[in-house]
Amino acid sequence: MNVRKISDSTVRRLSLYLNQLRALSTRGTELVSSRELAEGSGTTAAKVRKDLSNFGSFGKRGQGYRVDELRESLEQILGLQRHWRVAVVGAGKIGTALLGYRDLPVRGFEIVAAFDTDPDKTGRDVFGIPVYSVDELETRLREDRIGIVILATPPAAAQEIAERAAAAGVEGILSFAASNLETERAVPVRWMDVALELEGLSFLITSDENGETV
Amino acid sequence: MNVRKISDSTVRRLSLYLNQLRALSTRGTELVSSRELAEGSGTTAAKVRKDLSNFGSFGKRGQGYRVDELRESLEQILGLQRHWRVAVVGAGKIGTALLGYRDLPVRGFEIVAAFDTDPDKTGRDVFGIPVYSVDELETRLREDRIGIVILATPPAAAQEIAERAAAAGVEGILSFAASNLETERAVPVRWMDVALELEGLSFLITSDENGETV
DNA sequence: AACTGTGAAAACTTTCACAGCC
DNA sequence: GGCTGTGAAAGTTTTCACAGTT
Repeated sequence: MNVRKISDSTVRRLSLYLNQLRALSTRGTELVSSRELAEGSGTTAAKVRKDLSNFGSFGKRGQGYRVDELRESLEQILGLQRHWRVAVVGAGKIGTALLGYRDLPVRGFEIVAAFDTDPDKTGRDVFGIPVYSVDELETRLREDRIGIVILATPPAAAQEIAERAAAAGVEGILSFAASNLETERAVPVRWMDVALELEGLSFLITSDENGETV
Repeated sequence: MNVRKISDSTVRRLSLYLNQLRALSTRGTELVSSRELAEGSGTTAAKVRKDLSNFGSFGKRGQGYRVDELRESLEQILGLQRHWRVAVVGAGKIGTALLGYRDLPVRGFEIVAAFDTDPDKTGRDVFGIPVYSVDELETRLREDRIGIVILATPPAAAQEIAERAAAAGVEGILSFAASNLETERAVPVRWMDVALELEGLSFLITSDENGETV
């Protein structure tokens, strides 16, 4: 395999291919070509082949890729043979929405704990997931062997929780708080920000109007 | 100015700079350097300067950038002098969380309508926002002069709603449904997918473990 | 002295095009 | 004939480094 540096955009596309392969697998399709994978994920056949060639050669010339084989390889590559245990910090609107989100377990991410500071929210289950006090963060993260923490706290609290989660051995952080995060121990962080995506659309729309080459 | 093709990653960073400038502005800071902007948004000073140079020259050599001036320029560039009217389709968990999300109006995106198919959900307000039947989609989008639609429907419904919204003149779409979307009229689309971001983290964590150069 | 704006170089990503295999 | 895997070419983004300005 001999993997060196894989770009973020490649990884993102691998996820898209995987999604499609899972759908094809359910439908019982056995073979798929790079062109078909490309069409279904808004990219090009050459990119599909180059993306995959980073990790080995999975297809048969003249035929395409065996759906189930490639699905398994991609799950392997993305680290999804492992069953991920996830915690959500912040049981506000977004946090709670995530707790009830059916897509996550289907895709291999089980939310097993939530945390909040508000005593009205803690000590009970939401969608079957226990909500603990943030005081118990380190203990529970360790006991529940949490791999990834999703931050859905107010921005002001995000930095502190990120540090504590990283120190407690969490392996990755997904943050809904816009602010930059620093952790003592290096932990991969990704951000999701609805307003930022809307700003991106606003830019595209605005520059389209002004007749730019987009 | 003579803008040609601005990359997605540049636009994304412009948003990050803007966030920071707004915070600095509130604190009354008058000047900021490319290095400071870079630190606060996890990038490099050279990138900040190159990003901005796509649109003109906003700084003073030897000093840096005037916070309020640059903030206004970026708002202008991103198309945020305009007040965006947004609708959410799908009043499930994510849709509802968005309706109550305080950050959006602060950043210039006002949610003015929501839609759902479930008669139990329609006809009332959620967080002060009226929830209409999807039957009224086209009418309301036009009457309420909606610029951007956020899709928070089940994946199966996303394609149809996207087509109808595009046909009704909506200018941009932000989709929480993982599926690829096709619209008759070309409309910019962006995707947000929690599971995809988690998969990206899973990849980083897994390849770190195997001692790859990341 | 501090810091921008920008050409030029380096690094990276995408596209092309085709040999090789089914 | 159809399709992969891949080197080489084209295109894009990032980094470097420095002249120019306050």
